[in-house]
Amino acid sequence: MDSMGIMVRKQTAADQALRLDNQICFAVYSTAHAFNRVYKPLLDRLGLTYPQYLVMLALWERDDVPVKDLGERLFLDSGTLTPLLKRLEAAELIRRTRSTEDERVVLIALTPQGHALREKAKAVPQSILAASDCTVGELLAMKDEIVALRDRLNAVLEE
Amino acid sequence: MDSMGIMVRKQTAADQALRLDNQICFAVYSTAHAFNRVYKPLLDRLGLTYPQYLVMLALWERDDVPVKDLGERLFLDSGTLTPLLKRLEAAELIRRTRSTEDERVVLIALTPQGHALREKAKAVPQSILAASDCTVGELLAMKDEIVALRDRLNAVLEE
DNA sequence: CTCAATTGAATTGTGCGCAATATAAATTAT
DNA sequence: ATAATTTATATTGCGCACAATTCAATTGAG
Repeated sequence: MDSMGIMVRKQTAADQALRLDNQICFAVYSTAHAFNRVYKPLLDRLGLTYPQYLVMLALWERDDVPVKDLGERLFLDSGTLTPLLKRLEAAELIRRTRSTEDERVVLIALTPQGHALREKAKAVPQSILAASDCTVGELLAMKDEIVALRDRLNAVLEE
Repeated sequence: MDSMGIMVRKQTAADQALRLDNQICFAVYSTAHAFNRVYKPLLDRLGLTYPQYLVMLALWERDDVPVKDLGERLFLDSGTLTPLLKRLEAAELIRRTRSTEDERVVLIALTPQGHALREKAKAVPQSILAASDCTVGELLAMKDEIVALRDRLNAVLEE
């Protein structure tokens, strides 16, 4: 009966690992969607989707950068960024220009409207903080843990 | 000069809030993508995408359930689930049948192949644990924090 | 200098994710 | 019993995400 007892415990451990509620990946996945839904009404007022908002955040920190640079900062590739950037260009928030030094490079620069939108965006983090119902300190601590996890996962992907 | 000094500090706080590196939402967003990329090669062997894997996890816990039930457990709506479930049906992992009691309801049940896939899936959480380079305890603690955050965000959405 | 290899962006195709709408079945209110 | 409302699923359309491919520009090896 001992061997059977052991088998039962082993099976239980494997079963537990496959439970949705025990998966940190599902926790992260479903939280990302929850954030997206909380952001939506706020970003609608800015005329941005959530990924577009991330691109704008990156550009407000540093613009006049190649698509590649943006992709590295956001962990996105050209297949995602090219059409997204074309939509931001159509909205006249950015300009896309070929670099003269290296014709392969497309430089992304903010337009005056793109810069101006930053003022309206300043209200957003405050609203999110309120929705999260956490202190800034708690959120920053969690953020650091999650980023550390992300970086370890990304490290595995680079072999 | 005092009023100016205060203004500068206020601006700095708002600027900090808009920095990509300070946004927990971006941490969660980019970690979700990192998970997706780590899962991809593992799930390719099972013939599943990551969202399909989540659906299978849910069904392995309890099947013969309405689409609605699945949607509530995964925080997804019919617009996402209907086509995804049709693909799982085409792969013969599930069956979709109208309930006889309530014709509006579509019940999702696992096929024998769908049940069988669970055995192959048991290796997955182990690989993810290794990639995350954390102890089980650390991951579970983080998971609980993230889930708590998700639930607070979702609570705001229900007013 | 030349040609192969590499690089940066764009394109194509598939699969989410969700808002908005549609439709049919069930519930309720009168 | 009939009409109005609600519920469960499906459909359409748009915008990511990403793998795979293409193409032009640049770099590098001989």
